[in-house]
Amino acid sequence: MPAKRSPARRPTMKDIARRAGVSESAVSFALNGRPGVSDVTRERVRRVAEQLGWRPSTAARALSGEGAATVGLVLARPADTLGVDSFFLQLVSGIQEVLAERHLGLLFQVVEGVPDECAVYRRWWAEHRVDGVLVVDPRTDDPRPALLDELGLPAVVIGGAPDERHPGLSTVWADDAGAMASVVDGLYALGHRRIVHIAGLSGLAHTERRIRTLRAEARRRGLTGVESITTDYSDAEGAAVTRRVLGSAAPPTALIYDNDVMALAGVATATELGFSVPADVSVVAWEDSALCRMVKPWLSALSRDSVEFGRTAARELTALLDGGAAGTVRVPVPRLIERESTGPARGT
Amino acid sequence: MPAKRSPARRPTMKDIARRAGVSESAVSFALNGRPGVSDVTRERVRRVAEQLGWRPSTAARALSGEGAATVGLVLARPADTLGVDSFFLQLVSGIQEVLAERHLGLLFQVVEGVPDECAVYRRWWAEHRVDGVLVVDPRTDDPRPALLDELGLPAVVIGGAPDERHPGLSTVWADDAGAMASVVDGLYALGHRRIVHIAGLSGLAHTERRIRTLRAEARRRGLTGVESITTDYSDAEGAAVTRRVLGSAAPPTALIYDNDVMALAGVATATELGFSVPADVSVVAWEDSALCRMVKPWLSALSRDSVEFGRTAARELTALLDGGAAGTVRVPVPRLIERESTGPARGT
DNA sequence: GAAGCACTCTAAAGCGCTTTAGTACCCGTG
DNA sequence: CACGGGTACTAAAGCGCTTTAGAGTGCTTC
Repeated sequence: MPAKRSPARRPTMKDIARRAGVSESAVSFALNGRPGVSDVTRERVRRVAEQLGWRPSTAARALSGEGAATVGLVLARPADTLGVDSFFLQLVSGIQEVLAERHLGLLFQVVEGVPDECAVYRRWWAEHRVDGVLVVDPRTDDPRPALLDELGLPAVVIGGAPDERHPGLSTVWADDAGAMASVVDGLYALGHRRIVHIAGLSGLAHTERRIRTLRAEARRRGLTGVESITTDYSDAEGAAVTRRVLGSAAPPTALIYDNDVMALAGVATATELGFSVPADVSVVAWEDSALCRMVKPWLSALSRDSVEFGRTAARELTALLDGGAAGTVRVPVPRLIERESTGPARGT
Repeated sequence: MPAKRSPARRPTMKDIARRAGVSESAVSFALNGRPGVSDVTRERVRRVAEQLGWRPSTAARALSGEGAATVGLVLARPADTLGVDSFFLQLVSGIQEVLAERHLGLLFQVVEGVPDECAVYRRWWAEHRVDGVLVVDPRTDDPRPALLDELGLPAVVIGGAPDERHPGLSTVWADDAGAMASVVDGLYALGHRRIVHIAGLSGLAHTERRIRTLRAEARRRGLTGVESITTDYSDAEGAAVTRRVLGSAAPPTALIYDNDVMALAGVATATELGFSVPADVSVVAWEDSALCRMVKPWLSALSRDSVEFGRTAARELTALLDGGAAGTVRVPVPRLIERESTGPARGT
């Protein structure tokens, strides 16, 4: 028979009440800063609680209507595309910073796709597990805002454009359109006329925003050799698309990759095909990371502060949980860090 | 005044009881597969529950002693070293797979260091938040096992060698020593005699295991130009150490990096210094990832299945939660994938 | 033909907290 | 001196579930 552990017992409010010689309700009032107890009693109770190492049971709190002191985050990505992206862990660590201050837990789940994600929200809601959620990777025709509205689950959408159809949701986003415009500006100024955008997952809101903006910028300037090609963000597809476009009759002179991993793969592929970066083709990565300074040539990249992005999102959510109104926050436009992978177009 | 949402009400067991015309206790028995109700009643109750979309409130469950249906994972790493590592997200996604099957939640927290981590465990325990935890990055002189033992919190240590002082904890680990020995074997056979190991964080159990093994292997073969240098896993330190050792009087002919990011930085640095890989210096990365195939030369790397590692750990934890005995599981030894960054030592 | 039993079900307590309603007391007022 | 009104506190209900102790059937059994 396995030796039974003797788990230390958790102190409860009843213990405090007994030690302090007051009723449980008095303890509750005292510890929650509510009126109804004198200052000296409050102090005494607080001391006893501290001394006993008491912490409120979230279960009991949640049950008596106080909420679960937890927010949820679900990542809908296939397991194998997860590892490479530095963005998420940074985002999460920013989120954590803010949540930790308020002793809010982060319930985390990774699933295969959006339908699964919706199921998770429903389950979390029914199980009383979370007080609110952070939604990432918003999409065009996204079912999630409507669902969260229906459930009455406070939520902030990270990376989506504000959506007036769901006024209950907050939004935190970066102006991809502005960033894309500035990148095109820069490349145009360097003489680039044929530009290919190796985009991320089709259907993601920010992917579509970038694609739309690129198209608009091209039209405005009368450029015809400009296109966007969507991928799954993997190095494999990044390489494959690069190979294809560089092998065409009139290859582009500039490539914009929607993440750092694809950009890296793209440079490797270009080099392999005999293209020199940036002499023959310029490369811009949309997402800066250590990776960009780990290969030669160093990659020019759009840099944003993902940790701060996470902090902002978490702050919005806590505001919502405190009963604040939903709002929209725009974080600074990603800034283009020019390194070695961009240069004047050949022949200018 | 902000429009109040009309949150859908969650169905409770009372609702089911009413609809099914039985008592709440009968519902509880029926839904939990306990004896005490007839099969036809059980079926009826189940149907009503399903129809109502009922899910047990974890708060209520936890309160009545059933546990929180949640396990915890805390990552003690400074925020900025987090993003680069592909290992964790893969581990987490493996963990999730197993937990999701059983509707267990994963409470996730990132903190600055081990003391904070201990505080989090205490808090989680006092708040009744988790039923068990997964501990990563075990260290030499690690305070965590003792703490978890004291709290009676089921735990599985990921990556540590089994520790007989805390029989309550399970362990899942890979045989770093064996892997290191095989790498040295391979390099030795290729003629390498001066080998530098750019190790990870000093104090981590697996770092120390690798270092010890390397030293033993060197001694066994009478090699003197062999050493380990610990780093913080960052590309910056990887590059710095590489620069230093390659600049020495008798530079090593083989470098073993404890992660993929440093290996990449190392190759870049070596190339910059005029060393050709693998002609002048061979490079092995301890951790395979897409990165290793994204630079030329492709990196030879020790590969393990991190997702499966996570699954195994999660399975051990659920076994523990089910009342099983603590155990030790050894996952397969990482395998060396030989690509282009390793070759015969110059002059052999 | 009453005792015993197995079976299905109900009542009620309890988990740790919050909150409402209520009690006891003290103070100043007219 | 009775009254109103505040302050400091307690009692008790309730959140949604589990679980123990019974209660009420219909069957066997000697």
